[in-house]
Amino acid sequence: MRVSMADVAERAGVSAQTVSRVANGSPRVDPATRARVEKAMADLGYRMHRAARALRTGQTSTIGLVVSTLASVGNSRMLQAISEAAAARDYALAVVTVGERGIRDAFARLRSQGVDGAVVLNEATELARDVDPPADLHVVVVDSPPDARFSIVQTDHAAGARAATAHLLALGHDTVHHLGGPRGSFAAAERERGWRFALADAGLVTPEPVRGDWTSASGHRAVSHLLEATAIFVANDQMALGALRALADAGRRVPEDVSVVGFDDIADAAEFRPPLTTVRQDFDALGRRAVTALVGAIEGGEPIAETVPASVVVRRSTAQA
Amino acid sequence: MRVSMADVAERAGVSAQTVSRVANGSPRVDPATRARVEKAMADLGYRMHRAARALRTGQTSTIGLVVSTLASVGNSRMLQAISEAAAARDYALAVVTVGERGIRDAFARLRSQGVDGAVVLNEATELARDVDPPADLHVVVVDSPPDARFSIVQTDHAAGARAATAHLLALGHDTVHHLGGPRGSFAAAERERGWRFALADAGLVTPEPVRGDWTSASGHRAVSHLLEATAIFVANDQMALGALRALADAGRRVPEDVSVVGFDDIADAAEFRPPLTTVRQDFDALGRRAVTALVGAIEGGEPIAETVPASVVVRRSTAQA
DNA sequence: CCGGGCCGTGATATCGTCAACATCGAGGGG
DNA sequence: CCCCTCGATGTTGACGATATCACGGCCCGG
Repeated sequence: MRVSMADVAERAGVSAQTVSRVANGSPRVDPATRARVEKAMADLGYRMHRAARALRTGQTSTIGLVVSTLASVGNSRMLQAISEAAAARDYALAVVTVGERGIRDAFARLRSQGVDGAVVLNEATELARDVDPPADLHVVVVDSPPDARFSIVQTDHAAGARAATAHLLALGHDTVHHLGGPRGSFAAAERERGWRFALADAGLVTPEPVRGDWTSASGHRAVSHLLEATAIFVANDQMALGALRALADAGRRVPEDVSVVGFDDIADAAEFRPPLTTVRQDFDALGRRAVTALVGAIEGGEPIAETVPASVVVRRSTAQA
Repeated sequence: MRVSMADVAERAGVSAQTVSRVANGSPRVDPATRARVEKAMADLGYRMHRAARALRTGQTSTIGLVVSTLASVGNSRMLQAISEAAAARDYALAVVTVGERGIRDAFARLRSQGVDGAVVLNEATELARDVDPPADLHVVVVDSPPDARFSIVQTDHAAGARAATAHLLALGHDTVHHLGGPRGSFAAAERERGWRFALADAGLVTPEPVRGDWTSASGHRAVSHLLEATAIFVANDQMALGALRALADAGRRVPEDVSVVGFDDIADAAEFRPPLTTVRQDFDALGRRAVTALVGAIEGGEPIAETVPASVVVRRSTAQA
């Protein structure tokens, strides 16, 4: 039924070990033998049995993805990018969601699946604080405070936020208010930091930020505290969507009365009313680099930290004060 | 280093086979022995080596997910639901995206990973037409025309679309135009069918539908052909977002001049301007049922077909004609 | 002309688990 | 009181791949 190396070996008139060497691209094989084996593999439709190899080598050629939620567009896009990058390197991708049992349990599940390493897409800074990633598991965390135990790949949230705020100030606004993400989120903290930085640069006092939970509904609610603002930097596009509606309901015109900037540049942002000026994150690059870093670590490299730039995309939600 | 059944067996003073029996819930184990083994497992932090089990049994306890894109909110939410349902049944989840190499290649990759079955989330009806799912792989397809080779789980798109259209007609509109999804999509075809059905019910001629590709940008573009309409049923919420902006730009007020209904009820739909009346799909139920059907098939059941209802959620984008 | 090293290849043992069969003891019926 | 049955447990081998060592032949330097 299933074709094993022994079957291929028999047909090619060699030993199973030689088939193994061909399958793994060992240089110590005579070209003629290699050709014969490759033909036999093709004839029989041989495919490696990953479980057998995993048992013997202890390596599964599988990377895990720990993700807290896929409700955010960013995580979904990263998942897709990671999946493609992993496939390109012939790694399988196992996805686990962080459920009620917490991130420890998620790691335990990945461990029992025998993944060689894991990418963590987790909103909370929980990992760095509470969880010792298993020492024998290579980990890459996306958007995390510095930590020597694992590699880090992140968007330059602070620089993006700073540029967004500077853009608003350059339009002549007296100050810029902030509708931030939830406490405990690294990305939210960084974006807030960038905003504060830009205001400090301009010698302005920072108004008290208002916080949401990344959802459009929370963005809507938060606006009740921001009705005096003429410029708002919102920490993500979905909250900006809710904010735009709330502002419209309150009779504030965007961009005539208030300018709004978001963060992420999700695909729909260009179709908001008005089309949203926002900060673009390169989710694809982030995902690809996470996989590169992880595979590097698995194959013996050192943990690294990488930052991907973010840039302001100007649309029609911002105007002169 | 790694804890095997033999280690647990030694500590509990039994044979490895007995540990195996405990781990697999065999009834032929003395309760006292079972307790001793369980304690030993806990003490040592034993976790099964899935690769070894897979090698022996030929089953990986892994299900695959074939997904064309995660750009659509629906697919992302289903992925999350599927991941949780799989974890609850102690199945691992391997995700592959359908890349440039097509769905055949995606199946080949899953096959080499040795998954026991796969859930297919594929926009196109390609699968049914072109691809013979490997006979030894159990498959559940979400939103597919009937096919005896695999199980099918689907939203009742037609009924949802019909209800949405009926809702608009009940408001006194003379007819309802349709901004549909792309050709080749089963869901799009079903939604269009439901819309036609409702118009036929009312004895109306069906206007020519306009098509987009599910993106908000395509929804925006399509509206140029719909400026005369007073009621539009849009095949998904993201296209509705683009349509709302295009209508506003054209000076058409929603809902005073035009009523708009979407499909999906994505989280942001309630924050569109105006909040969108739409048809709610229960993505979580869909994902859970897909896993249930797949596990059933793996464990020896017959292919099934299930339909999940969809219901109209009335918000503020629809009004009396 | 001989010894050592290298190249291509083969033989063997092993990873952790579980199916199949073997064993052992207790209890019940005749 | 013996034998049979059955329940609980142990023993053995195999799944498919590969690490490791072993082997025979060739080339080269001395």
